[in-house]
Amino acid sequence: MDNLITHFNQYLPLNELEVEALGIRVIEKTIKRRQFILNKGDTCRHYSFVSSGLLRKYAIDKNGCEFNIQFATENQWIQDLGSFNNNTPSQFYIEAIEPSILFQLDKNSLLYLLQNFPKFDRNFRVIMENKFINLENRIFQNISLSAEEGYKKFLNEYPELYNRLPNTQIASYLGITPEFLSKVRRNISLKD
Amino acid sequence: MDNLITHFNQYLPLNELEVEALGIRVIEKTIKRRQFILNKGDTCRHYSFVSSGLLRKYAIDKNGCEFNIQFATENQWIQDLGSFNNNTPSQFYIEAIEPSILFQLDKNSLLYLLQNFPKFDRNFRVIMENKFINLENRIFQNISLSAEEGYKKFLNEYPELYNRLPNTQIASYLGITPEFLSKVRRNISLKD
DNA sequence: AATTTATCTTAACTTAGTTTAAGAAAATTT
DNA sequence: AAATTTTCTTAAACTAAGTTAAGATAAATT
Repeated sequence: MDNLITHFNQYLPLNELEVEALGIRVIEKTIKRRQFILNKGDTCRHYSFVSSGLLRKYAIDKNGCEFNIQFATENQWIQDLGSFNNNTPSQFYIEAIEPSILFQLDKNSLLYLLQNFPKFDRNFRVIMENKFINLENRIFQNISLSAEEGYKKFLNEYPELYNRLPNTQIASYLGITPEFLSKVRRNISLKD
Repeated sequence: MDNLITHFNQYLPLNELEVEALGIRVIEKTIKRRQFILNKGDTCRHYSFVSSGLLRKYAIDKNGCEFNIQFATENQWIQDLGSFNNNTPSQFYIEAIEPSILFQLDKNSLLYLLQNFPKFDRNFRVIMENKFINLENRIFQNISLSAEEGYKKFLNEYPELYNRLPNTQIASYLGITPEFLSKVRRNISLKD
């Protein structure tokens, strides 16, 4: 559970009491490649912190095409917050791309921590703010950049993901077809 | 300041102490149409709560095109969170589309409230979460929907904005040109 | 009320991205 | 190691969206 503690310590560091309260509530979960921790239609019951591995959250549009909303690697949180908060059926799937180890908090545990230790409110607020800032940048990039520019930016921003993801997953994150990404990549390589 | 109080009361209601602490720190600001409360390159110094009116946050890409990142109407917050939190130059502009009345909190005031009343951590956490959920949906729509579908969805989700915004602002939010939006609108009206 | 400025539409043309299909290369599973 | 499945590439035909330019409408300012 070390990297979860370290993660929180980046913000307002936890004291012993808080570490203990967290430790007895967190559940470690090992999942295999291709395993789903959330299916469309189900209610999201856990916050999941990725200790190791790689997952993706995606949705399927009315034509059956998948679109990646988020990748989560080491030390990142992944969940469907809307579904979790409102107990509503999720529109998303969350699937492991690599075998992964998660630390999960269910709703009761999270509420307990939030209600008894204000520091968790603080820390999750700041964590959320950072995720929000990233998403706003992504929106801007998405509406303003061409496919080629967006792909280059992705490689620049997430170089470690390039080796871990098939291009088809990157295409789905950018909102373009794999065939067109192939064309884009060919174009880029011709330029050099 | 009533609607700011009401806004917070939707989450964890404020007690008298908290209302007072908030009240003496909030600054009311009246701004005219076309007035900017944030310019690119400046550091964002305030959280702004829209009491009345309408503002937009936008960025300009390398070709000089504007892209709307957010509209904020009555009872919504608007700021550049990245710039505010990290004291870094903003990449965004925030401009009033209608004459507006804002309630602003500067950094010291906000920090005071957060440090002395944990409820503000809680409330801003939940406010942030809701904004995050909306943004994730917007990302999904943006990468999965055609311009026509996106425009219809926008009208459905924000019917009150339709009468208050020129189409060119909606186009900029959707990430399409005003000319193409015109074409889309004509297409829609021909179908009925 | 008159003037200026911003917005909306149309059309012809160009470009970016999609679709379909098929084969090659790589990675996973057996 | 062989078989299967997934991923990647290419190409031709197509469609969605952008560009440029110009005139029409509407809204804001003086």
